[in-house]
Amino acid sequence: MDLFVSKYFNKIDKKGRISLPSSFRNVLPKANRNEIILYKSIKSPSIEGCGVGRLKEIAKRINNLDFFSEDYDDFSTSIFSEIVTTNVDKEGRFLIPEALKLYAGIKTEAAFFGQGHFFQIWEPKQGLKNTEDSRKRLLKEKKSLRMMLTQQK
Amino acid sequence: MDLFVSKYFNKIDKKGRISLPSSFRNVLPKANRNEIILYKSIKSPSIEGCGVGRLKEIAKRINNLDFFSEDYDDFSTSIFSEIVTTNVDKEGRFLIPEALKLYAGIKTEAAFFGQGHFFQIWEPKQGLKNTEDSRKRLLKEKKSLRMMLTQQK
DNA sequence: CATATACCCATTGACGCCCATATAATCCCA
DNA sequence: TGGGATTATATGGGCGTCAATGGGTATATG
Repeated sequence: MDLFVSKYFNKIDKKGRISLPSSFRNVLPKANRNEIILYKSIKSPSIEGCGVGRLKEIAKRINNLDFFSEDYDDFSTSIFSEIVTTNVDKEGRFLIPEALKLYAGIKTEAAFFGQGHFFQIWEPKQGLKNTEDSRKRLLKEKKSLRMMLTQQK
Repeated sequence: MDLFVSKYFNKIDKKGRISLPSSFRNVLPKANRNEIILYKSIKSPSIEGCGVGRLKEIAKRINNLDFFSEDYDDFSTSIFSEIVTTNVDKEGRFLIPEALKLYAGIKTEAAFFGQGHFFQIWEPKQGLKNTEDSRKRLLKEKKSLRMMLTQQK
């Protein structure tokens, strides 16, 4: 499986370390399995994360913008300066930077939610509430959900 | 990681030295890891910096502008004639030339902002404000920022 | 000779690496 | 197929190393 799926609830220890779920670690390319990138989610009080390979793709896209335009700086600043890289130790743990923990309201525990090509880290209660809420929104349009689930390739 | 990412706030000591963030040092080619180039940003009151290898890339970009346009001369002059090279000492510190500190309003502390293939140095408060401003501009077009982050190859 | 800058050494706190344990999952063989 | 044994995962903690910062002194350069 090369996608981030399922959800996990892990603890932050005294040193601030938290385990990246084992199944998530296996999604990371064997080459850079000891480094992930984190950034504030744009649309929710959560942290998003993924392997460094994804960052390189983003870099390429930005590089294709007109270098002398204002957009270039806006994207470059909002993305590169907001992204942090963190090292995953041999036990599979990493540090969530203080600023990001603050943004997501995370203290002693965090919830990991697989999102396919990336994952989200939430304060557990907020994360669960968010899952409920988004499911409710989907059910309001039952039809579209049913279609999504039953549609054959 | 071979990109300048994240942001750092470091102090300038009595001798005028400031640490180039360790993660930035690692982006510099192992060969010329003790030398960086600095120049005034054209678009903001900040200093831009990168490894010496990046010079070629800058030249290329300027070359892509229309040679007979005013822009060409302006960019060419503004950038090339303003570039200074600085040495990074064994502890990873360097001196920001007086003229550049003045241009950016930097006094006792400076903020480093990763920008992918280069980085910016700001007076901390102005730098933070700039980040906010550019994020606001982008959020007006939520779709574009989201696309940049989530688009699949 | 005077000022600026490079080199060397020191300090402090944060982080990485290593080792340890408990619980859970998997295996393997009788 | 059952049950003990092996492996993996999440978690805890010691300790050495590195990064950021401070300062003394040699050296260069005008």
